[in-house]
Formats: sequence, structure tokens, C-alpha cells
Amino acid sequence: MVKMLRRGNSHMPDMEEYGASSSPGARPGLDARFFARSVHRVAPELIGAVLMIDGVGGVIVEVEAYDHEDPACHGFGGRTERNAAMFGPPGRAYVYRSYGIHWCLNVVCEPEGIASAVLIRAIEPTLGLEAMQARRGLSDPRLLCAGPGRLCQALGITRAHDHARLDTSPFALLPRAAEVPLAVGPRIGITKAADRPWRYGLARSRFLSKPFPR
DNA sequence: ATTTGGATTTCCT
DNA sequence: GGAAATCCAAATC
Repeated sequence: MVKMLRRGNSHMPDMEEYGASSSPGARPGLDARFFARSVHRVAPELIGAVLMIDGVGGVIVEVEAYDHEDPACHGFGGRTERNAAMFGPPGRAYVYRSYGIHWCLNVVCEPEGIASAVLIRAIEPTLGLEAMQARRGLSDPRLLCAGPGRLCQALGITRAHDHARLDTSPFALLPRAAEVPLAVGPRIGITKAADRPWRYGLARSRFLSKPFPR
């Protein structure tokens, strides 16, 4: 399924309103106010945004939403040491260890105390390609950041970034510049609440972790 | 093209 | 002890 995301409508303020972390001459980044809303509104708006760490990164092409009433959400069963960031302020990173091997990056949403987050699942690598290729031991751009574990390896994201703000150094997060064709479908790799269509992607992108069913 | 097993942390029963 | 928001390579269809 493909539809166009509109930039502004009567229910939702324009994304330009949310920028606060501006520096002279730079487009304002997405800050805590942008993320202090329903995770189901935030997630699709992240498609097309640019994520960087120390200048390395690219365009977000795939995310998934996890809300506080969602059995698949890590915060659903209450706070633990691992998921503590999900219960903290919005706009921060929640980084967890997946299958004992990989790191996965989320951005915390909703007002503080409501455990929800957007899992960043894939980006199109555009900035600092050589750094990403070196960390991944791969050259094929299509495989560099196509998956939550892969993109964390490419960007050098680890537990050290858990709780970090995404609107200040070393991170930067810029809103998408224009409308994007959006794909929607069920989330990947979960067993609980697997039917909920809360995976969003840039339609027909070659940099997705998997194509969207059509 | 699709399936399988191994690597290994964190949390829950 | 076992499952999990994963990835990779090897084997088999």
C-alpha cells in the first residue's frame, strides 16, 4: 500500500514548528517537542528525515512504532534496567542489545513516563560512506544499513548512546525536506501483536531491510 | 528462492 | 532453561 504523506493538515501542526535546535545557517533539527506526541504520528513523519552521528549517516527509509499498550513493546511489562530510557524524556535514544549480538536504535516518544518508541530499521547511507563501509566490512551500499542491527554497526551506535539526545552532538536529526511516498505494513520479526501495521517505509526504496508486501 | 543453525545478552518463568 | 523488535553463511529446494 502506498500513499502520500501530507505536510500539514488541520489536525497536526507543520513540522517546521517543532525545530528548536537550530544553529546559524542550519535547518532546525527534530527536537523533544517533535517526539512528545503519539508514536503513531511521529513514526511515519520520520521517513525521509536525515539521521547522522558525527556526520555519518543518511536518510531514514524504514521505522516501526511501538506504543505503551503494545505487548511487543519492550516497556509494556514495566521498567527494567535495559528499557529505562523508554520511560524517560522524548527525543532520546533507547539502544538495546538484540539477540545477544546486535545493537538496535529507537527514539523515545510521547510525554515522559509513557513508554513508547520508534525503532529505526533502515537508512539510505549517504554521508560518510567510507566510515560505514569500514565498520561493516562491506562495500555494497544496499547492505550497509538495511536492518536495525546493521545500521547501528555502520553508525557505531552502542549502549554508550542509550539515553542520548538526538538533537545535539554527536547526533543530528533533520526533518524531511519534501513529501515522500509511504509504504505501510506489519512489523518484522515479532511474535506478539504481529498483525498491527505499524511498519513504515519509503515506498520502493532499495535500502529497506525487506520489501513491503503488496 | 527458501530454510536452517549458530552467535550470545537480557529478561522472564 | 528458553525466548527475543537480528544477521549471516551454508545447505537444500
